[in-house]
This record gives sequence, structure tokens and C-alpha cells, in this order.
Amino acid sequence: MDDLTEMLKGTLEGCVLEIISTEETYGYAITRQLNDLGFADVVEGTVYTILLRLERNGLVEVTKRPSGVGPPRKFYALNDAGREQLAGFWTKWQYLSSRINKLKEGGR
Amino acid sequence: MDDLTEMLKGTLEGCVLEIISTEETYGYAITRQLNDLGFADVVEGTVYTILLRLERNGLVEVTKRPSGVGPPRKFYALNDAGREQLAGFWTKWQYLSSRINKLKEGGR
DNA sequence: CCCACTACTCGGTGATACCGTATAGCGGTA
DNA sequence: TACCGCTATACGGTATCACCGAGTAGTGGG
Repeated sequence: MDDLTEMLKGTLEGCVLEIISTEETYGYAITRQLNDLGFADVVEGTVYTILLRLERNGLVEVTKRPSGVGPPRKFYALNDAGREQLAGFWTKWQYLSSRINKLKEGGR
Repeated sequence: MDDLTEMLKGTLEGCVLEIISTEETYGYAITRQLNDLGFADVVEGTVYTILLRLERNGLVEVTKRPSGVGPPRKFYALNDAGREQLAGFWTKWQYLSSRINKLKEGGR
């Protein structure tokens, strides 16, 4: 699949929120998970910028834990504000994708 | 619906391409059509920047015609490159939306 | 004669994903 | 010991995109 960069804007952050919501996890593992999910070209740097933004915006709780196989990991978990943000993301996604699919089907 | 700006990045241009593909039309009318389709907050300025970009990238043919109710209109039609771009847009959209919906359904 | 509606242009802004580089811990291997 | 690869995070800079605001114009009605 060729470049999805522009289309990911506004959705990748939501995907990261969704992943965090299912289990407390950390940047490197989130990147691998996204790659496995089909977001093949997403790299660590991109995910870390998102995580730092989530932290700056007060949507997550952060816990640093030693790794055993490398440097310490920063584990992320959603707080109430984060869960609210995630719910809002899915609402928007639902809205947008339904409109676009209608346009695609010639709903005009 | 609250702000969709970020989520529209990369998709709004595709929507404009799709609209143009069904009939030769112009900026002001495209904006009204988008508004009717549920993209309520999209304004003229945004659509015009997209149209100028399409023209600059050689994806459309432009014809200026007098209006009768205002200044002349610039009518846009897709050329071969534009149709190819549109097909690529739908391929990407299909790919991305399927991955995101899988993520949403807990496909992990 | 002003105002509303139609119609397009253009410079600047903010948000986002991405890139490259740096730092650092750990284990294997030559 | 020295090097490499994998794990793990941070950060400055870039490109792209949708958006905003102000400006320019044509038409018709109160």
C-alpha cells in the first residue's frame, strides 16, 4: 500500500488511544502492534510524538518500569479524559466514514 | 458534529475528486454539495485551495464560463491523471477504513 | 445606493505525521 | 575487548493539509 500519511492524520492518534485502552502498554510495543494491524509504515518516532502529545494533553497516566531486555519502558494507561477522547474519536470516525461511504456509493 | 478538521486531511481532496468525476462543476457549487452531504463546516476557502492544488498538479481540466447570477465560474473536469488519482484514493480509503474498523471491533 | 448573494484568490496559521539523529540498556560473538 | 543487533525513548526540523480572513468582482433587489 502506498503512502497513507495524509489519510492517517487525525486517525492515527485515535488508533493509539484504542490500543492503550485495551491494555497498559508502551511505545515500542504499540508500534509493532500497529505494524501487525496493517499500518505497516508507521515507525517509532511517529508513535512517540503521539504519546508525548497524549501525555502533554493529560489523557494518559504514565508509569516507568524496567525492561530486562533493554532500557526502561514507559507504560501508558488512559484516564477519564482519555476515555472520553477515545469515545469522541469513534463518534467522529463513525460520522465521517458513513458520509464518505455514502458519497462513494453515489448517494447524491 | 464537532471539529472534523484533522480527520478530513487526506480525505476531503478525494471527496472533491469524486464530486467532480460525476459531473463538471465549480467551486461554489462543490462547497454547497459538500455541506449537503454532511460536511457542514467546509467553507469556500477550503474548497478553492483544493481546486487550485488539483489544477497545479495537473489532475483536472478547467473551463471558465459566464454565470448570469455573478462572476464567471471555473468548471472542473477530471482528466486521466485525475481519474487515476481518484481510483487510488478509494483504494487507500478502503484499505484504511477496513483496518480501523477491525481495530474498533477488537480484531487483535 | 447600499446590501445580499454569488464566485474566486491569496497570504498566513495550526495541527499532524514523518524523518533523521542521538542516547542508552542488553545480549551475543569474534 | 570491541562490535553489532535488538530494544526503547527523545527531539529538532520538514511537508502537507484544512482553515481563516481579507480582498476583489458581478448581479439583482429593497
